[in-house]
Amino acid sequence: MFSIGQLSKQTGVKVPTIRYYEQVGLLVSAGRTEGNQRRYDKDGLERLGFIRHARDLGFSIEAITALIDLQQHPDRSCQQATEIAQHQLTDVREKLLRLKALETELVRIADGCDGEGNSDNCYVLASLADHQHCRGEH
Amino acid sequence: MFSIGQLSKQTGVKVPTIRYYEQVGLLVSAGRTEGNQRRYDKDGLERLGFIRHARDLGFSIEAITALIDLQQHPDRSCQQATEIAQHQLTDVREKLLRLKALETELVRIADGCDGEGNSDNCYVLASLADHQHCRGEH
DNA sequence: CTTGAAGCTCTAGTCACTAGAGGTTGTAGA
DNA sequence: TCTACAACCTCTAGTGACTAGAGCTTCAAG
Repeated sequence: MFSIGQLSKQTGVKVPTIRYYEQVGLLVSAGRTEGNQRRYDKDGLERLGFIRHARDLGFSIEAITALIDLQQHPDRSCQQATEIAQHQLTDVREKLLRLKALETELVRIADGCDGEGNSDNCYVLASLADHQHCRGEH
Repeated sequence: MFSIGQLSKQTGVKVPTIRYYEQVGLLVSAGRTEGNQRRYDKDGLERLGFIRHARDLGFSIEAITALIDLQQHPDRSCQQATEIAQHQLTDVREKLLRLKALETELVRIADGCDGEGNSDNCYVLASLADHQHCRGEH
């Protein structure tokens, strides 16, 4: 049996975050000692590991809730889990595209200036003021 | 002179967002009609355009406040503006790296499953449960 | 002069935590 | 067995950048 602090150390999830996960229903309410402190078993450890991993991969709390739900109903099709993962992948790819465009634009802006003028003729400020300067869309 | 709605249409920034920008000090308080409605001139339009563009590039409100501050003090060095932009670029590049790693991992997870099993032997769920499956770090 | 779209302020909600106050419990050492 | 104190508890509020809604007022066209 682990205390919340031990669970925290083993998973790398902060103590208040674990309590938060319980509050929003991601983690099932833990058992308590007589003095009302949470105690976890191996099962709780694994569940939190799952959540941690999924959060690291950018899944929303909502998506993780759905995944855990699927886990607990082995009769349901695995297809739904795959769909959630595919959706997350699409999401990540969209963000990647957007960030790549931002990078291009920022390189143009940030490297276009030698930093030696004053802000009256600053290339950075001028670029931000005038969208026309941009090559791409955003 | 524009109303807040006209300003919104011209810049693509939503009306409540314009009010929010004023509230947090990003936009100087607009002049008002006798009936207390905001009125903007060309200057306000340009300032909002600047903010919009910078937000689109992912600059924080704080960073934009600093940039506007620099704009209003033409005696100050342009170097600070360049530094802010460089910082933003570094930030974007970090996010890009992270997202690329996520993409790789998600491709492995989401495409590794044919979606035809049940959640008992689902590759997606197994991968999320066990960090060992991962090739990279995250 | 009427009507209704657009404006106003203020409060609260979003997501996923994080911080802090103020009190209680568990456990190691004396 | 006692004591000290780290770790725990609950509750509220704050973060960033908005967004939504209630309830009211003003503007401008017909």
